[in-house]
Amino acid sequence: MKRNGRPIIPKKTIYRLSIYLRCLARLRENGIGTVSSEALAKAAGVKSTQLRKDLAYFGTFGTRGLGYDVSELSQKISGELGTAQLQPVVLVGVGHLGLALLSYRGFEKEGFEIIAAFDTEPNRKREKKIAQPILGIREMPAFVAEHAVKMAILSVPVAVAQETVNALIKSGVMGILNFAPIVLAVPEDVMVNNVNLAIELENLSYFIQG
Amino acid sequence: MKRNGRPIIPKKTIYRLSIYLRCLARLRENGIGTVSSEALAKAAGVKSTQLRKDLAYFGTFGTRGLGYDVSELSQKISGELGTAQLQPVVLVGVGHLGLALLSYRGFEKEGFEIIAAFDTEPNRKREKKIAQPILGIREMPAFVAEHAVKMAILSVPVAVAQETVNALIKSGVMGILNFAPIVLAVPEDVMVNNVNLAIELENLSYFIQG
DNA sequence: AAGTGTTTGTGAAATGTTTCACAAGAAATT
DNA sequence: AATTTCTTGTGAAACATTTCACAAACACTT
Ligand SMILES: NC(=O)c1ccc[n+]([C@@H]2O[C@H](COP(=O)([O-])OP(=O)(O)OC[C@H]3O[C@@H](n4cnc5c(N)ncnc54)[C@H](O)[C@@H]3O)[C@@H](O)[C@H]2O)c1
Ligand SMILES: NC(=O)c1ccc[n+]([C@@H]2O[C@H](COP(=O)([O-])OP(=O)(O)OC[C@H]3O[C@@H](n4cnc5c(N)ncnc54)[C@H](O)[C@@H]3O)[C@@H](O)[C@H]2O)c1
Repeated sequence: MKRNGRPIIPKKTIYRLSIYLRCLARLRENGIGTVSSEALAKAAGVKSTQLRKDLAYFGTFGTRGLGYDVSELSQKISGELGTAQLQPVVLVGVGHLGLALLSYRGFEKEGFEIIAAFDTEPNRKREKKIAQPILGIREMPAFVAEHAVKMAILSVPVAVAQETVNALIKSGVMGILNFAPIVLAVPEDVMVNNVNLAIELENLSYFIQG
Repeated sequence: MKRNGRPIIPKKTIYRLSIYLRCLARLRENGIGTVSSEALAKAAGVKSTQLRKDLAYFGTFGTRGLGYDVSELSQKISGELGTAQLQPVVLVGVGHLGLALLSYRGFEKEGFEIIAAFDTEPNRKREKKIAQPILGIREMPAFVAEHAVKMAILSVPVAVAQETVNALIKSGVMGILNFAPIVLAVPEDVMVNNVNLAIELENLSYFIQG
């Protein structure tokens, strides 16, 4: 199926590309140069036909009888996902959760950098020493515009989540990773990914009881 | 579609039930007694036909011309999801992230209680005062078995995630909420829900660039 | 250089999910 | 009591995703 030249790619395929990318990174660390769809699929926890179908949306870069070049495939997937170069991200709401995220050193490796955080109380004493600047929420619009930030992590209380997101969008943010347990209203061209831990637990609860 | 008496319910339907439940909770807080599929669907960010189809998997509890009774529907959904009574959960790995999760007071309201946490260094000085006991990882098997814990939150480093999950499963855990960015290998009857923030960001990255 | 074995890429089929269209049931109104 | 209005519940259709089955392409061996 196609629309304006490019095939329409299932959302789940995009998620799986990220998983493949991580599996490929491990292979590369172990000095492995080529991998078959069978082996990579197993590492990723999917069927090999699905992996091949997923990759086929973007072109053909395997070698029949041999498999895929690990480096080449990594690069290709990175390029498609838009993480080939480091993406600037801001975080809003430096509380319990925000602080944990800020002190996580794993994002850089994956192509993202939290370049600043914003809070209504930027100067409140916090337990941890953080590398990134914590600024007042009023400085957010100018900062986001100036640094052309397109993505934000939202870890503010539920009560202010919608207004905060409105402000972020107004400043030019197009993608939001939301931790507040609320359905945010956003324009069509803005994307929200929700991380709701209670829902994940509830989901587990359902499937383990049935 | 049916298998052994009960209809097969789409995975996504289960996720949406959780969302409906939260919207219903808000309605109840606002003293609203009945709600139409149209209104509830809007609050949940889905189409009303989808909401009705989702509910239809479990029976028929609406009143035509009127809508659904908020309390009754809440109870019914809670019952289906298995969160009608408080579920005990344990957390393994009390680091940056684990500590943030432990100090979060939102889970009880949603039907879950983290009753204990485990770490290789339970006595390390931590910044926050936590209500739950932090125990040595060696005490985990006995504790989990004794309290019939079926769900665990995993926030240990990647390097020890697989062995930790093996131990949890051995002790009787059936559902795991995993924060370590790795594909865990588990038996068929055990369920893993992964929360991978880098993948969520990557996903945003793809959709906002295209 | 020919033959053998392996693995990709891909239409077609199967399966799964969402949306449509509308009959049927209940409340509200006259 | 009859009529109108509203809203649910549900087969059928449309759409989306996964799996199957196998031809085509390449590597490796002899
Ligand atoms: N902590 C967790 O483990 C956890 C788990 C699931 C969901 N959540 C959700 O994540 C969000 C944050 O949780 P938390 O535990 O870190 O809460 P928190 O109260 O510790 O932190 C919230 C932070 O947001 C800041 N803030 C408040 N209003 C603001 C505004 N208008 N603009 C900018 N900053 C503002 C506060 O100063 C505070 O630092 C909440 O919506 C919560 O429901 C948290
Ligand atoms: N912090 C974040 O924001 C964040 C974001 C995304 C993913 N993650 C992932 O979550 C996990 C935890 O991250 P973190 O930042 O809290 O790490 P952390 O190093 O701060 O915490 C890990 C904790 O696990 C404990 N631990 C180590 N081995 C253990 C074992 N065998 N049994 C029990 N406990 C053990 C350590 O003592 C430590 O307290 C990691 O896998 C990380 O990749 C974290």
